[in-house]
Amino acid sequence: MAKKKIETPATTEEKIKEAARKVFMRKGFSATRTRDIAEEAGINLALLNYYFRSKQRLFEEVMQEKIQKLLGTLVPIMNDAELTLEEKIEGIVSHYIDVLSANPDLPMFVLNELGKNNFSIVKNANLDKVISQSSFVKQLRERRNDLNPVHFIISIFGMIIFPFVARPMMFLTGMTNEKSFILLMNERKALVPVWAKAMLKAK
Amino acid sequence: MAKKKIETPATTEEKIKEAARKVFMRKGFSATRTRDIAEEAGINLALLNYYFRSKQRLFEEVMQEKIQKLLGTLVPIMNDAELTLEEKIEGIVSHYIDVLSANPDLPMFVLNELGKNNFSIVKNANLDKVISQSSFVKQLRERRNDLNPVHFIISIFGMIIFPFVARPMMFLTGMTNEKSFILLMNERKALVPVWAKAMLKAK
DNA sequence: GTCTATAAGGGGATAGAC
DNA sequence: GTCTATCCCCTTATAGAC
Repeated sequence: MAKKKIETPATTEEKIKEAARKVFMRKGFSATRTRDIAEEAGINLALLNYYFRSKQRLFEEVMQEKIQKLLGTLVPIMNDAELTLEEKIEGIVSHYIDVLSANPDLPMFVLNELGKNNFSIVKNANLDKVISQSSFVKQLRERRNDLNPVHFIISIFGMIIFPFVARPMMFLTGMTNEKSFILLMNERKALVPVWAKAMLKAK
Repeated sequence: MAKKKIETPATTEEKIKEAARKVFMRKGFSATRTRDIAEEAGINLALLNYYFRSKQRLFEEVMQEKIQKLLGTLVPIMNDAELTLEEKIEGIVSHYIDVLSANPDLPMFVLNELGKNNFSIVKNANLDKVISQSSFVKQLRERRNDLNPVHFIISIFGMIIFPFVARPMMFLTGMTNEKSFILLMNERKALVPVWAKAMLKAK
């Protein structure tokens, strides 16, 4: 039975990066001190600069990974020629709820930092063209040529991602807690596709 | 013909606060330097501490306002006894899209900072109880007793708020630009209620 | 109330020993 | 490769003149 991650290869470099992922994700770039990362990694501050030259460079490596994790898996599903529109929707919803449940802070982190600095990775990916030429959007246009696909896409992703962005607020207000949040997100795997299909038919 | 804001009463205190709103909203608490605020306000750094004691206190005043702006107008609409469920949905959508269009950074700012620190204003508001006892939720339960209202509420707000949270990313990817974003949001005032109604009927 | 000057400390980065 | 000690700039906050 194969495991996804070996026990702890944990080179020093990887220990620092892992600590950086944790601290940056929780506090964001500005509020993070390199000293926090060093402590979390159980190493000395100097080593951080030895391996990564600067806070900025370390951050960019982490950020790149996280952008990839958030956006990189989208296009393959949208272009899977085997799947109907409904199946793609189910796939996207299910996949993203799984990914985000395992990384609840991911969307807040990426979307927030993306708003503060320009990351060329995103700009150069030409996501707009890739998406608008995707099989998903073609199927969507065939089904509803009166509907701007952007509206539909934003709405589906709003239903998927927004709960995670609003999660701290939901905890604070008592609308939910850690345990029931997980249950809610699991329920949404079935619910959101049902609603998406209803939206496709609505005039 | 009455104007909403008088030209510029602009006491020094208000100039500082206005500058603080601007800078904090754009950069967040940690990345904001009091020097930035002082410069933006056209005053000296010392005056900031004279009027507000510390960066933290100034931030809390701004934050309180912003939380109020984002959450404070919700409950009145949800409890308006005159309105049907459908009318409430239309009212919420239309109201929030107007507010957020005038303050596009508001949701990212509030949700992000809320995740970093605990603001007692939010905790003490008992939003969960107020909402769950609202006329809106009662009507929702009557219509669909098989549906957890939280799912519906998250989804509607996802469709309303998520575009604003994802706005920087949408600009970066070229999915939209400042001008077409405004048009999109206006279209959504009609579209989201239509979809919400379809969701209410979907089984 | 508003300014200039400065104290006090935080935080990123490096020198240099081991 | 890893550590300790330190540099030095940046930032918040205050003292004190006007």
